[in-house]
Amino acid sequence: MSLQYALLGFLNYQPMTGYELKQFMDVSTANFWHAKQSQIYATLKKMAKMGLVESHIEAQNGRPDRRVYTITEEGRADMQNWLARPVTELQPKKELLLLKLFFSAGLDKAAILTQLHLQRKLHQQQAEQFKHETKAVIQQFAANMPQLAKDALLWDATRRFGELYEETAVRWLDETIAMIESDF
Amino acid sequence: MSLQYALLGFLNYQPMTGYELKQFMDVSTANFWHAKQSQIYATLKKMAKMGLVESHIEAQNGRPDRRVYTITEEGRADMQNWLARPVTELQPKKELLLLKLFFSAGLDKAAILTQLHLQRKLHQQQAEQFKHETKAVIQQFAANMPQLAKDALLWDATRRFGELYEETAVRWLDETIAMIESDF
DNA sequence: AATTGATATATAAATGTTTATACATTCTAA
DNA sequence: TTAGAATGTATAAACATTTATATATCAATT
Repeated sequence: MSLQYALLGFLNYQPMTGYELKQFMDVSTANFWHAKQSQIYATLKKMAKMGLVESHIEAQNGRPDRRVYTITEEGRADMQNWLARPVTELQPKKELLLLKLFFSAGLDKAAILTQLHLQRKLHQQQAEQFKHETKAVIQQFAANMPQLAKDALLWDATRRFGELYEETAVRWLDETIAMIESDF
Repeated sequence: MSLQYALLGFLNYQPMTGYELKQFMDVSTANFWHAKQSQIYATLKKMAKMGLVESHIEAQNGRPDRRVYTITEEGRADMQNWLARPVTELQPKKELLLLKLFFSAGLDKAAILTQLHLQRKLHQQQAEQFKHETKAVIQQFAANMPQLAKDALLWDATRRFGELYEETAVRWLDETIAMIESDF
């Protein structure tokens, strides 16, 4: 279960609630690892049972209590162990658009092209976001917390993958649109 | 449930058993949509209940009976409907390597570089396979069944995405390795 | 004055997916 | 000649993930 390690990774920076973990994920790892709020709460509970995290309640004025999770020594050890274990195989991907395209020979040309143009727009937008907004967020983070300079280098590497991936998707869509227009 | 449409897509070409569907998937869609044998059998059963496919038993000499599935008119309609429905959102990805890298600031340089070099080798091999073996399989298919020429164009487009994706991964790994070597 | 969005936690049910296992036969390679 | 791979179908259990729902408060907006 990899979500466990995403959560341990964040809790290794500082203690947090499930709600905060979701927010951190949404602005950082979501492009390569995401989770729903409900899954985060359920996984934290399981991790507490395994002794990887501990939690305590913090009362708040007016608002509901917060359950703050802290990583344990056992949790840190488990995380280090996971980090050191190399990824020895390629991960299988799922790409809905490719699945649809694979079986689309019966559709008419115009319908396929509409699909591809829509996708191009989406990937183009995502590419821009990685290049500008996401990049700025990481740079600001690195400037404000110089003790996390090494971390910021790695965060930016994951951002850069996203940028290259989206550019590749756009390039492939341009190629495929041209192919459909001329040969299909 | 997208697996359903992968199965309908194949059954739209010809009636098949669950075993044969698995084999077809493994040599064609597996790079962007895969499934375990057990999941295929379970999904076929559910599809039969929904009236999208029908099955009949074929006795064999020596070997166990084959349960051959055939797509129904309802199944064809469902498939066409799905094909025509555009994919209006980007699909969230999961990339285990990026998750690990994101939290790897505590690891030593050498350990990270070993990880990245291993990944580079895997992606390089996969890129070669798309460029040569996979390409040859599709070309041979297209040559043998000219009535599927349009289909083969789309199959090759999905193969080409795989090729570009793997090349991008290799390029990103080279960049990241260089960055770690100089700045980390 | 009422609605929406943000803050905050959580469960239930359904769905999707993997891993392990069982059974039975035939062909091929060590 | 014996083990393993390929052919073939299928279920159980576990694990992962999504969707829907419930509750409660505060701040800002309409």
